[in-house]
Amino acid sequence: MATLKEVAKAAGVSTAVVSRLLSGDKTLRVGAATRERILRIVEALDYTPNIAAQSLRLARSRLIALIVHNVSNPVYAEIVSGAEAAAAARDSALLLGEAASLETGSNRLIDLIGAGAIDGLVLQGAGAATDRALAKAVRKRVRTVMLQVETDADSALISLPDQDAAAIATDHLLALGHERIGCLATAPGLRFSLARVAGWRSEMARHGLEAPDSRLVWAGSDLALGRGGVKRLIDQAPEITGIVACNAVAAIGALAGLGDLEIDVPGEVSVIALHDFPLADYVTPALTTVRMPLAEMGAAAVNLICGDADLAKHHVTIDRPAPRIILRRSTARARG
Amino acid sequence: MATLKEVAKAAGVSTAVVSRLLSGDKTLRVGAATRERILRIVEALDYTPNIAAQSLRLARSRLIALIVHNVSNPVYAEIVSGAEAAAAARDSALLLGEAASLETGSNRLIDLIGAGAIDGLVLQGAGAATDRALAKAVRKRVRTVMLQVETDADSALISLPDQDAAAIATDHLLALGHERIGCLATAPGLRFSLARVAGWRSEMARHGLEAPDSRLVWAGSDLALGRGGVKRLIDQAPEITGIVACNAVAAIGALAGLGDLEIDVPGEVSVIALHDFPLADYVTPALTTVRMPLAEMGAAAVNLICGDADLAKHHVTIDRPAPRIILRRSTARARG
DNA sequence: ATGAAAGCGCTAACAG
DNA sequence: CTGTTAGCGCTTTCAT
Repeated sequence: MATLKEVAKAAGVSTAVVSRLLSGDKTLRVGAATRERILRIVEALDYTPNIAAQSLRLARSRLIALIVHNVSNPVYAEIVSGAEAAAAARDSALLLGEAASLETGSNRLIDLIGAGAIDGLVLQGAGAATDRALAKAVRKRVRTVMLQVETDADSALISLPDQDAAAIATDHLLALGHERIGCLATAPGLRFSLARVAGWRSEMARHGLEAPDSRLVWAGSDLALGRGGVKRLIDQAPEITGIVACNAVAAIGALAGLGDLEIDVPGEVSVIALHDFPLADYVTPALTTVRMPLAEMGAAAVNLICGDADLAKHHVTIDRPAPRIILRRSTARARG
Repeated sequence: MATLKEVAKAAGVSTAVVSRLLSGDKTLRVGAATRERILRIVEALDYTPNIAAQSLRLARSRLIALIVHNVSNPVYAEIVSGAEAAAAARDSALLLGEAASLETGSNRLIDLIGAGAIDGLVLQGAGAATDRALAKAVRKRVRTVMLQVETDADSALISLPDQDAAAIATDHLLALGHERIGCLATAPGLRFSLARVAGWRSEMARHGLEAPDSRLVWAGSDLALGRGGVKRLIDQAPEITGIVACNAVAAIGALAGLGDLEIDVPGEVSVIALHDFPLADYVTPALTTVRMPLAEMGAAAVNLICGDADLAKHHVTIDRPAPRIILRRSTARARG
């Protein structure tokens, strides 16, 4: 592996010239012949700067860490995808961590964070791994942005238009003539969960309709929780004819749960969900959703880190593109 | 950010002692009092070694890069998940790259590879980004392992028991009394695609049945290709009563394609697919699959890199756990 | 039982 | 126009 020194020697110049030439230093004045020669040698020796030395010197690594709950969840995968693309566009690389594997013992990624070896950290909120990473990051003043769940730290918070999206979903059901609408919520206590429920509640209220607690169930964001949750919901509120599901993966679980109960969708109950992903079009009935800018959220997080905005108390909502309904088959006009 | 030097000064010892103490050097003999004092200071100053300096010195980074086509594909997501977990267990961190974002121009991840700044590289085969990464890796002698598709480089190849799995799938259909069985294959020309088709062919042959080219369609690994592919297949071979789909995502597309054609599954045609993921249980009809060790493949790749086996011409097949049928509703006994 | 010092490869300030 | 030099923070050998 060729070093700067070797290149310099071979070209008969000093390392400084080569370094500045290669990094495109404007103030460097070098003869065309010398420049040519150096470049040729760089090529011939297949020289590439040593990254460790470079980041040691520059005190930055162009490495960004992203910690998510679980890549296999299609909703989270889309966030990862957006973040990765943005990182690439910003000429940074993405370190990926999944919550589960970070919980235990020593971990290189957590160490990197703790050592301030990364330029920024993006955390999908809530969870022990997250907290641990966050604690380390805060101590080392690593630029951190939280997705969807705030903390008391100096980190930025990026959220989705949760309340709007839930209102849009509710409104869709309302427009179809439904009046008794339940809400299958995500995990209790989290900012985005509350916002979505608030969207449902306020839209119901705006139409002078009830949104009692009996028509609300806190579930989660996976298939099993959706399946179980919807059964509790139907049990508590058998009168409902429409459901706003706060997470599309859970909604697919809910479709199955309703199937278990022999309730026809959308014949007896309409279901609309927040978030969208390709497979939502391939379940039966195809799931009507409200698409939210997930990839954009991942990208925005990375861009925020790469920018130089002060992250403390910085709170952005990603509203472009705006949430929009993807009309499919799981919602229908209310009967009678 | 505290440095070694600061810790050493505060403890009134040299940096060497602190360094060796912290890295658990067995040959170091320190007085218990000194040791205590140093440790306390490390704690108080919240010292963590500078990673860049460390990797500069040690010439290794405990960073492993993984390049996949697309994290949003649930099959690939599972590979990523397995790799991430293994990396964490090996105290390494995972750099994730998606093919699409690596195609264009300069890219940090590709640079890191080209600079030999990572300890290893795992590549999901076939694609321009892959080739570029590979070329760089080869030049810098980065330990590389290919997933599913071989190259002529000095990299290891990890594959799945593709042929077996396809044979198991075919056999399942055969056992249900199907005799005219088609194959919806993945992208043409790739090792694993060929192996799966070979599994179908050989199992048919073993039972003295035909597997003509008219009953084979090369499609791909996503929803749209599966949907389109199955229509071509039915068009070419309307007589088939069973389909071995070489990829479960494509198979879900195929289910939709068969729906478009108003062909009942499994009433008229049974479908069994290779690979499994949670949502396969939630489509209609729930997809019968042959599960393959995807996460294990990702993990094996990372473990291979972390180990010290010679990777040249190293070819392993991940056969634990062995492929096994997940029986659901998309396959049924042949009529008559 | 502990310290001094040489580098790892690079960049940037300064000096010609 | 180009070279010298002083570190960045760490590990490790060799002295003491």
